[in-house]
Amino acid sequence: MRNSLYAPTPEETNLSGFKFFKHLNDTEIGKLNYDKTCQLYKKGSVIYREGTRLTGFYCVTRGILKIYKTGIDGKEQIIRFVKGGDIIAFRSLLSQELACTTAKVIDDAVLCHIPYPTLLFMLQNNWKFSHWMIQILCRELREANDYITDIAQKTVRERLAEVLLLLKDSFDVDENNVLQIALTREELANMVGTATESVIRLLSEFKQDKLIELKGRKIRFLDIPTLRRMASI
Amino acid sequence: MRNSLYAPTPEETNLSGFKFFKHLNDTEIGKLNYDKTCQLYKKGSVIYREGTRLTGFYCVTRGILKIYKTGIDGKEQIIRFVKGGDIIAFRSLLSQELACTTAKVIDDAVLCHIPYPTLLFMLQNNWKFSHWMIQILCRELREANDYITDIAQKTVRERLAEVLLLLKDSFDVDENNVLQIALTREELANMVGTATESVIRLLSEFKQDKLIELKGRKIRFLDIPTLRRMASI
DNA sequence: CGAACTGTTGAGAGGCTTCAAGCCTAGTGG
DNA sequence: CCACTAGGCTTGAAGCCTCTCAACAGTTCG
Repeated sequence: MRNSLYAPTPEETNLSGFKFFKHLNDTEIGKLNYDKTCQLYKKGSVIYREGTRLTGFYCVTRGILKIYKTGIDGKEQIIRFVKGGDIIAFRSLLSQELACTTAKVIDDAVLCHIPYPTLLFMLQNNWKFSHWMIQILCRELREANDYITDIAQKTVRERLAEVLLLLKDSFDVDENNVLQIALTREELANMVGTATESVIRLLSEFKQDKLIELKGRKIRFLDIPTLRRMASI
Repeated sequence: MRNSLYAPTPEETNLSGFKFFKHLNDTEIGKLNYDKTCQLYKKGSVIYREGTRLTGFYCVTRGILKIYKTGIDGKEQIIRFVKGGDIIAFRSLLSQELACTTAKVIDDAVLCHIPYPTLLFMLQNNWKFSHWMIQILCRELREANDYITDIAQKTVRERLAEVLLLLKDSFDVDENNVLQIALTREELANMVGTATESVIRLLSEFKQDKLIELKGRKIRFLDIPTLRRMASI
């Protein structure tokens, strides 16, 4: 279900704002722009699928995607959500393994594809970029390790509280403290690693305890300190 | 409880067998040997502790260590076990963060400390090494992601079966199929992310089901296919 | 030998999952 | 414009898995 609609406007495909590229010089940025291919993808589109070979990585300039693995009997485990400014697929690309996750659009998105050779060229010729890449990988590795400890030791309640706060940090809230990403209960469950019904029950508990307010998929934070304590972070 | 006993013999501190250094030339290996500091550490020694700043990374030439994080109320979550030929501490070092894990010796070990500047020098001047580093990090990141899916979706029984097989792959078995690493029940539990009692009960179940044989801390594999099926891998 | 640690077993409690049924909401087609 | 349908959401009940607590046996080591 790959859905390309139109070639996005230049403003939508500007890569200069990406922290990821902060160590590239003008020539290199030029090459990047020359080699990139940008497209708009509608909600539901799959950018790449678990088990396939990648030809490059993607810069997300707009929209929201979920990155997930398919576990036992097809249950999806969401690894993370990505938004404009994020980079995806470089991990499997660099280790030259098959993709170990699937990336699916959940809010119409614009993505720029950068071919593998271009990335390799930058890494090989720009030590600062290469060093930056290493640092990014190391940081992600720490986050993954942190998450392992969390998920192994915390209860579902604690993990849900943590996930809500994590989403708040990544996607921010509006002036009324309403979380700026709308997920289904199932997606929340797949992130926490639990059953949909459990998420529903816990969310209503949080609501009764005046920690959050619910209106459909909109979540409004009422008492962040208590949530933070509950998540034990 | 840092325990240095004696300067180990040259054979014990030979780094040329490390896959990690396979892309270094003779000059670079020479520098490595010049800059390294090797020591023997007794069981129980802590190489580095969570939250401290690292001055370099370590090559393990002999022995076994556990790498763990301290979670809620002091419960340790074992991230992995390392043995001769493995490298530790480079993740936090490269991201220039404080150590996020603790490394403790569980079988007398010889470790060589390589200062940070030496690593940085190699990375900066040897693209092949730097690229190799990136690939290692990417692979570890995939493993971490895999583990997250596992731990989030599998039951304790499945995870224990998986951990046993994982240990078998890392530490091998002798001619009688006896696992060549002896862990306490608590360490197994801290790896699986469960209570010690649960591990004990499940191990006896495995024993009753003729999947393994137990003699103290020695574990002998009897039926690996069934274990594998049980771990759903 | 005693202390400290490790391993084992039982009982009870509680968290979480699963199954089942029904409600709500949004989108579709007549 | 409205009924209909599908998918998401909610709630209840039952039961299992796992944890915790507690008591005790076995082991190791000074």
